[in-house]
Amino acid sequence: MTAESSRITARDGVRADARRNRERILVAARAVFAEHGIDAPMATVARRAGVGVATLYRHFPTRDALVRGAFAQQMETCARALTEALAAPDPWQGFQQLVETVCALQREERGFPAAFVAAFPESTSEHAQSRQRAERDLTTLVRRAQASGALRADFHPSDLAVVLLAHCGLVTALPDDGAASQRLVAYLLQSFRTDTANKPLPPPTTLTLRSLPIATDSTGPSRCPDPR
Amino acid sequence: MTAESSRITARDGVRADARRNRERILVAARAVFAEHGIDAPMATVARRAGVGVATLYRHFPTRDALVRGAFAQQMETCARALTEALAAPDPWQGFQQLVETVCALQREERGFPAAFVAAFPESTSEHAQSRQRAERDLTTLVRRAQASGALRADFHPSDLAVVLLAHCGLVTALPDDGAASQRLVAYLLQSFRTDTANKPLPPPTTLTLRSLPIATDSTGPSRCPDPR
DNA sequence: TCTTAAGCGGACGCAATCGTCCGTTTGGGC
DNA sequence: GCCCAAACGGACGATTGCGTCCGCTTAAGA
Repeated sequence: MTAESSRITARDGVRADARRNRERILVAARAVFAEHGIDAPMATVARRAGVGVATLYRHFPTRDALVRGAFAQQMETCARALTEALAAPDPWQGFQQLVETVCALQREERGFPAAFVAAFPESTSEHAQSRQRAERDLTTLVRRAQASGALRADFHPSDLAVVLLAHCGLVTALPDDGAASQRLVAYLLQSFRTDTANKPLPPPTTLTLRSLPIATDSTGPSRCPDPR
Repeated sequence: MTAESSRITARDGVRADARRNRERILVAARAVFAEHGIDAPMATVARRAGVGVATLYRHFPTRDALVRGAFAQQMETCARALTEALAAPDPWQGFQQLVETVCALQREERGFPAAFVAAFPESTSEHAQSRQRAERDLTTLVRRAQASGALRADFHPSDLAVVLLAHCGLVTALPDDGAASQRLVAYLLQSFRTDTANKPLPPPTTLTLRSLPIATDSTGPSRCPDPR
């Protein structure tokens, strides 16, 4: 989105320590969000970053701003993936790549899924238009894949949201090695194709129904009593 | 599970008002959990039930106990669905029915999905064995469906957990009319069949990517500022 | 009706998190 | 090296949720 976020060089009228702290905070936020979910206390992020709470709040006035800042890079990766998908020679390949890339991102960067879901309703001025563009591109991608005959005709662009949200839920619920996630993606992609040739799936989860490390709240791997 | 919960008759050594309050609390809990997620304050449940907090805690010492109590009926329905699925004449039909029943339950009883996920790791004495039995039955169901030739051979019983958790995530993220949920279930069921005849799907979600009423936390439909 | 113990409810103490205020430190221009 | 505005950090008051304690109420048996 905004290209400035990668300008870590110098002259932008911001003092060096401020810029340094901002980066530290973002790194810390990603780590903490991954460990305890995006509802983790702001103070925890601050401590992890080695800064005071006031500094944290100065850079990111709300938790929302922090979350958005922390995962801006991932969001950008998603946008890039979409562009690349549209550029792919084979429409189906592009479609598949997009789904797999975004899902891989969701499963690798813990905390991102929650942020991803939480970010949906946001209708900020700038983001609104980029979202609109994304939506248009997605529709194009779908139509192209359908025209090529590989994607079933009754697939609806909104189904992509369904897939992404369901996948979010899955990886949020069980932060395992990703076997379950890959399994789900493979199943879904197969059902989207017109010629479902029952291609081989990634190996199933080894987990039994009991032995799932799941917590009540958002992302945290377990009810840990605050490791302060 | 425990059959006593449905014994609302009389003689069980419990005073009438106590029994009445217990029921009121359960009703209130389901309502509140549906509205604000299972992390809603205990006091809110108490107020809704028209009882004091102490009474709430007396009946359900922990939030976990309350959640379990509130959705015991739904859990039982799940168990019954499994039994019925095994009794179905056509193995595939049974398999399909099970998935659809459980998913329908998840989408209809708001708050239940979160409870469902949260309940997984629990290894209580009594529940442990009933879970084990459920697991065995599920495996049987899968094997039978595979033997009949309708269910793909590489389907693994753990895939059922994958489906259920993903579906939980979806309905939790967007508490809409259920179109998305039905869509997902249909896609998945199709990819599980050996002869994927591209049968018609339920209609797609009408939602666009922006316009999703999603909150950061568990189940609540929106960031509502406490309607106390 | 009387008795009594089970049941009730709200006030209270405790803990966690939020977000701000304000005195102190420091980067970087001169 | 000096200066000052920008940046920092921690203490603090406010808010919210938890779970218990204790005096009052009431169901139900005699």
